Amino acid sequence: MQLATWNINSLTVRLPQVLDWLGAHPVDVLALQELKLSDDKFPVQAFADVGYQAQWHGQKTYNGVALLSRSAATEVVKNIPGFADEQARVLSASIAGVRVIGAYFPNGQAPGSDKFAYKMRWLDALHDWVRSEMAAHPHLVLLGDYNITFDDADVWDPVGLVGSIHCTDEERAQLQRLLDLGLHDALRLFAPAEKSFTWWDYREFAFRRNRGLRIDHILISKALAARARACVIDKTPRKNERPSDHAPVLLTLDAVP
DNA sequence: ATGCCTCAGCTCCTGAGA
Repeated sequence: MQLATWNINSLTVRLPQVLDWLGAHPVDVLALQELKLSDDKFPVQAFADVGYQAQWHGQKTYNGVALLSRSAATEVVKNIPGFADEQARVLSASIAGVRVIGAYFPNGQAPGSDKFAYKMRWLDALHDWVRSEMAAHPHLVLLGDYNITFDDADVWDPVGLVGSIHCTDEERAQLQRLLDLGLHDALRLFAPAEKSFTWWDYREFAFRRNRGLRIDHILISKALAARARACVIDKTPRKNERPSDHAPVLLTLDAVP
């Protein structure tokens, strides 16, 4: 079984690249973030034509998440129950025996800002939602654009970016709280190379210079960690002519019975 | 230079991203 996550920064612009990528990587589940389109514009038929069912939770202009899958998605939940939110950021479903939570974490803009405060409230709510979901579903994966680095190894310039957004102690403490629920950082189960990033700024040739951050993650429960066989970042789509600023992350698991 | 790209939309600029 393979699952992947990809922030595609506008599904309207990136749909051909997503279809191409699925052709080369016929994963069982692909979580998408930053659809940037309203629900009525979701290209459900284009995915059906290449063998994928879809669940989506979008809004005009900003945010928006989807789960593409080869098999049926059940128990679909949009956003975080009990957390009133105008922003479409979370989509959960059970697929092939795995509880999948796809999420587009808030950016936070800058420490001390209103958006940072919203990010912290949202992270509190997510934590409680994931905890309850883990109690009900031992085989659980939380994947998406976290907009948080685990530590300095995830940062191209940890000295220059110390304390900046995605790198603050407060954000990293929230990420640690998710791990403390019993989740495991799938990429680091497999000793990734140094400077393994998932996002690079569009400016200043950041990708070519590998000036990036690792902010897209796949966290898996203990039962799934025992079945994990590989986790990789696919930098290939970042080399496309009109790329997303994020690269997909891909997890391979032994099948869940 | 709180900019440098890219995207959406109240589109010839601004807000937001990270």
